[in-house]
Amino acid sequence: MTNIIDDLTRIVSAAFEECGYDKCLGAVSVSDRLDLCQFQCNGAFAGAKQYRKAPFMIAEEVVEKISGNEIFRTVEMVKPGFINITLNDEAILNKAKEISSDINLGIPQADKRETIVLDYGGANVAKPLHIGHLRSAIIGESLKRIARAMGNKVISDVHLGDWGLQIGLVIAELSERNPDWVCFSPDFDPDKDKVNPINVDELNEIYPFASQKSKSDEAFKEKARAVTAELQSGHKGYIAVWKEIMRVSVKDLKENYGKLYVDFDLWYGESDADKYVDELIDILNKKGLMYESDGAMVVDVEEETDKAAVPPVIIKKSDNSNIYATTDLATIIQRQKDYAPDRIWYVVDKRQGLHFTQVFRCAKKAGIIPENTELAHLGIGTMNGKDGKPYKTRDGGVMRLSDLLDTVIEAAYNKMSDENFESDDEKREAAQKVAIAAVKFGDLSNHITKDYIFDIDKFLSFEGKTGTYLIYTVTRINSILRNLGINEKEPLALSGVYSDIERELLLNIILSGEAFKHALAERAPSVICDNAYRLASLFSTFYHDNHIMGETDKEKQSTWISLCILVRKLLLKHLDVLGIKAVERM
RNA sequence: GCGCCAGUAGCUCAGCUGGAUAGAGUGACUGGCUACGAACCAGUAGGUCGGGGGUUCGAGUCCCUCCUGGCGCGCCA
Repeated sequence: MTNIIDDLTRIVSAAFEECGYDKCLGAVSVSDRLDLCQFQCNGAFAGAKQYRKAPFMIAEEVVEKISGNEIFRTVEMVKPGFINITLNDEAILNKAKEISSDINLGIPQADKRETIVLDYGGANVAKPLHIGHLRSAIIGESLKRIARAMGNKVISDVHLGDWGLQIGLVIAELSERNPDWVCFSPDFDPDKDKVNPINVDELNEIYPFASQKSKSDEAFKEKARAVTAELQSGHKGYIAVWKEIMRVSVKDLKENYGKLYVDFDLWYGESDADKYVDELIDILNKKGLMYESDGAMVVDVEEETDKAAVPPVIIKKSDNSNIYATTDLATIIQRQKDYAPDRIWYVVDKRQGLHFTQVFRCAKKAGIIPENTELAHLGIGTMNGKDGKPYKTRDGGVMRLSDLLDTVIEAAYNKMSDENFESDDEKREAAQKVAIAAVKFGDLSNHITKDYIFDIDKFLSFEGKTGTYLIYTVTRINSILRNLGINEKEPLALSGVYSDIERELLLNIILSGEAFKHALAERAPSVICDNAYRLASLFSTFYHDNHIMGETDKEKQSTWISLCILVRKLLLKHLDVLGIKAVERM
């Protein structure tokens, strides 16, 4: 199906053309003066410059051409040259009906199905998820769902940090704590010897400890570097303990991501790209791009238009071990071979911008990815505390993601009353979903690139523009449908528009597809959040003003019920792409 | 030092390629539960859009400049 903005743009563009003007002037947008009209076209202003004619004259000509169209209630020129359009109710209702019977609920589908690789894990092995991981996880998950909802093929990859210095730090520390472990013995044999099991809690504690230690203990830092280099060159004992770390850590990570309804198609890590490193080096050498500098092997990526110096990418460190640029480049080779994607998106902290600039340039220069494949770093902002600095717990540490979730779940549980539920299990489950909704919406409603203030009290209040509000709106609709014994599969009967608020609500419904379009183009889940909130908010007003169950006019009542069903479906769709689950009651 | 990003209501933030009266949430104040769920709804107050220039019929939006803050700038990720 077509969306209303496109329909209107087509009509107005044709009119511009008929009048002898550039049809591109006919772009129609939602009115920003809803008191005057529903839609507007400002093309006459641009046309005025182009054709040296007063804008109101152009607008008048265009209005003349389209005013006969029966879908308009009014089309008028307003000085100095606005074209104001208002649809008649029938046209709005027809569009709403189309949406209700469309399998995609009016969400525009891509003309060309694209393959997008989405890299949004950023989790490190041996490092528990903390609230710093929250953003990339849920933003990436949402972008994945938005792109899929619009008909694209998306492959998500957690891309674990499992091959760099951080893992060397962990192994080095383990070897100091457990020198007697068989895997640290020189005659370790992976076929015969069994690795000592590692406990997940110890693992989660050991990385911060080792990381801290390396800052003050130069010898230890050296050791960690050496371990990293040896691991990467295939040291049997280190590989064995690394595998054990991976096993324990990945299980823990899957559980934690699962709590957020975040899942990945691929659980690859930097280590999986290792087998492409030789190929990478080979290509770089053949093209003569790589040279030695201060003991490291580097590739220049400067461009003439650079305003500031862009340092070369380091491919091999001076100890011959790999750095994250190496694995990122090798991963691009891997992704190109496996999927030949149209786009690769990295949902990663924006502070890594320079790194990605270097990697992307190097990838294009080396030709490991086609020129027209988009490589984009969707840099995300930092979560700050109320003091404007990166969020810390009261004791100065980082807050574990699971602790945050538990706190919010507990608060949600306490807020709900028992009589709404059939069992405590149901209540527990609902509390979980409400909490996730609160946390996710709280994050996703912010612009992805912006730093934002993390305020736990805001999550716990469950009031205002929140995920809770959206779910709550759904439960109110559920309640009506339940009380009336309505099967939501019943065909909709939208017979008329009985109040202004319904008209506004219907307009928002038929414009929701635009929000999806915008959200994907801007890679901005916050656009979906805004639209969902507006939808819920308009429904709440409608709900408050009209008593659906008590309505005696049957035609009116069934229209309202249909509206409830449609809003519910659409809200659920919005929630779905945000990665939020609704509940039957709360 | 160089570069990037930001500065909009008390607070947290929207504002699409420049367009008609700059919007939400929250906080403050006021009103609304003997009607479908008040985690809600309605209303009031609150803004020289960091300062100053400029381009334009028109600037929160574009250009210049200054101020303030954040971040980045070769062997961490």
